[in-house]
Amino acid sequence: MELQPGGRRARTGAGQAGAGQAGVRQAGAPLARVTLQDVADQAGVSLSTASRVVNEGSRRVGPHLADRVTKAVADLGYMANLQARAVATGQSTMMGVIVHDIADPYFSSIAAGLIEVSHAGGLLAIVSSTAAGGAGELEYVSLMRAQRARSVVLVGSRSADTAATAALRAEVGAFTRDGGRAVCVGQDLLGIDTILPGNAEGARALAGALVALGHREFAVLAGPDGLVTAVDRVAGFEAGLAAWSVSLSPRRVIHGAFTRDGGYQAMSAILAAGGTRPDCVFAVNDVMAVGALARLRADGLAVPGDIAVAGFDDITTLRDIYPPLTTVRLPLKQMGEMAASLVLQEADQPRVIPVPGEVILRDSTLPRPGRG
Amino acid sequence: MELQPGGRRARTGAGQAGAGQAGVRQAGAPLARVTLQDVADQAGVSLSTASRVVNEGSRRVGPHLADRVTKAVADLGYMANLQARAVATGQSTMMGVIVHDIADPYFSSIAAGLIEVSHAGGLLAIVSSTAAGGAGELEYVSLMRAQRARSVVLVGSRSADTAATAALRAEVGAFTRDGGRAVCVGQDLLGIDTILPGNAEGARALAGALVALGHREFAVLAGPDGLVTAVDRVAGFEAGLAAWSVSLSPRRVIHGAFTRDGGYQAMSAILAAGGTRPDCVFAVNDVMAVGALARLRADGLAVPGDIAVAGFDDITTLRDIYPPLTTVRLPLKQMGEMAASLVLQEADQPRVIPVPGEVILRDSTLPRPGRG
DNA sequence: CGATGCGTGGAAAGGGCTTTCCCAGATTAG
DNA sequence: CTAATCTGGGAAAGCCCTTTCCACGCATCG
Repeated sequence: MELQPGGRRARTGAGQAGAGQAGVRQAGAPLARVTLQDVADQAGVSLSTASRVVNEGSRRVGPHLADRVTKAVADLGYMANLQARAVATGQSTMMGVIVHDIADPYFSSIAAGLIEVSHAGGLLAIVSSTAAGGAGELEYVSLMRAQRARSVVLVGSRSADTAATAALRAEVGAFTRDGGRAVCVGQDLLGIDTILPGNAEGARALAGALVALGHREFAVLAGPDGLVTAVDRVAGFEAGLAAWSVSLSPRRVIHGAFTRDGGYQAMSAILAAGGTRPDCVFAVNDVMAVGALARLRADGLAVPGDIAVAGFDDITTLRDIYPPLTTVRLPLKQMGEMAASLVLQEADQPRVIPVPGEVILRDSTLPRPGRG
Repeated sequence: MELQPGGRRARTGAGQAGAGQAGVRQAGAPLARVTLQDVADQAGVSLSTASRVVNEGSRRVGPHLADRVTKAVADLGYMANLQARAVATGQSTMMGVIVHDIADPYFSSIAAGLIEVSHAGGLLAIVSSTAAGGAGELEYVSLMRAQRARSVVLVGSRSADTAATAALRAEVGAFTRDGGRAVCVGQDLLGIDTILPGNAEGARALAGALVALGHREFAVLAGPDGLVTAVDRVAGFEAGLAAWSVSLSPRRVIHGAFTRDGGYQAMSAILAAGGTRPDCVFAVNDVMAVGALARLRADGLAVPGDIAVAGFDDITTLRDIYPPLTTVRLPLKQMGEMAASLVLQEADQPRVIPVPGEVILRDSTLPRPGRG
């Protein structure tokens, strides 16, 4: 059963069980890797003819020979070597998907949509998970270039570090110049097709809604300040408050990781800061909001009784938490699907597709009694 | 900037901007896809020498020529074609990861561990998401065989349908016979290396713990009856109850999808069944438990006051839900890491690595007053 | 000092496929 | 009835690499 490394191995000829068939197999019958040449030999036709039958459509082959080839393929359990095909045609069907953290529901939802549509479109998704903002994205784009992937999708916030973004942009440029398609789900900073979630607008609308509910003293769990998504959401929220003449002290904007623990710690910092407790806390994503809720519960504070909490994203898995979380819904899975569509359509020049967020008011921000 | 399809294109020779460098690029300078031959030409050495320099270690090359090649690589922005290399060497670095639903945190956690370790081991993960139990897994294994992937990891419950499992086993057999490594995270039904979560044992221990807390009238939200994982968890739970002489009516075992909605509906069915309401509901995974909690809340039933709820998996994102959910913890990310390790180590014969679950008691199953 | 050995370079033979080119036979047109 | 066009088949040239295999120059050695 061991693989013989080099050289030509003896064929076992006909009479092998077809692959994919359930059933008995003689142990100890070494099965060499079967190539198209083997199929051609077995069918008694030339390599070219065999190739034409396998790639139906390239040119017609007489039904007689075609049948012989088809049978040989089945008998031998032949399976085309896609790598070799890719080399020969210069075309691959791979689509690289680069996300910041596949275990984060934000990314896995987008990835799910992406995988589904791209697979339907005949592309094979390669999902890579890499920390945000680091050199990982650049490395992966470069790897995709080496793999001659047909396309690459960068999912997640761009970095606020302009040098890093420029380097990534250059690498992506090299990729597209080699004929690949590149799409980003995030911000339009790479000069490629972009799915642009309405982070600022959504946060702005949320701020308005919260003010309308009677909240006045806000705090923000702001996420990493190196990520444009976080920055945009905070800025949008501030703008929304300003539009209603509600002020937000910079001391009440606490940065932290885009994670549950990041939210927990930022919430701690706000509680520890002293002064009057805020009415309402805006966590720039749902996962951080969950951390904040945990922190508040640890202090015995009721939500929304003592303090209101809002998030962003409307993560599916968190739609049933208690108290139900006010948030801004992004159609994550659809965003992945849209990105895949962009990949599949060629376009002359970069398109930017905005995706609006929708404010979803739930119990975690019930109106402040006596005000709203 | 368009890709010229066939034929040999004129080289722009030296003086091109190195790829990967940030900075200016002349628009309209068409950059042909640069091959190793171009590098060799530019450096004035043979193809073989260039290859040897690029694959450092294969054989020594004099420093003088080596430097020339290195410079040519940089100047031209050369990037090896990994597909061609794979064809030439017969070795690829791809690892196929097949999960049931990447948007499900159970799978995305495992995938995260898998991706991390495999990338560190020099493998490129290809994540495919496909519905459980269907023909998707089989198709994907076959695709991985066509891609000449080095290994494939099947994550998720095996199907209870023995015919489907046999077919999959045959396809996996074809894959390993071609020299690939196959690993399963689930049940040991494919004759390959397996990470085996202690589903039955964990559920059994959980049952014991719940009985010890004073619960007596149980119901089970049982998951799909076509998946071995669900079946095992239910069977383990029943066995645990039996060990404590607590009976469970089959009418109280309701099947449903492994999703939030599946849990919600199964819970509905139990509430609608009439008769005495159960003390405690065991949902075979956390996601279903969340659905059950939502359903109970919709009826105004308090957890654990009116009814206790337990889940399985200890999904990270759900560790902060309220009330905190009693569950059986599986080290999901580690399971992914272990699977990747199995992939990386060759082994003579299939290994089966059991992973015990740990019962985590939280508030959702607080003791029944006056009994426990 | 001729016979070994080694270190280094290149030519060439793969690896498994697609696709161009060419050719013989079968149709059709004029 | 010949010329012009299809057809379907095969040989062979590519695709972009890696890895023999071979050749050459030079230091070693008895």
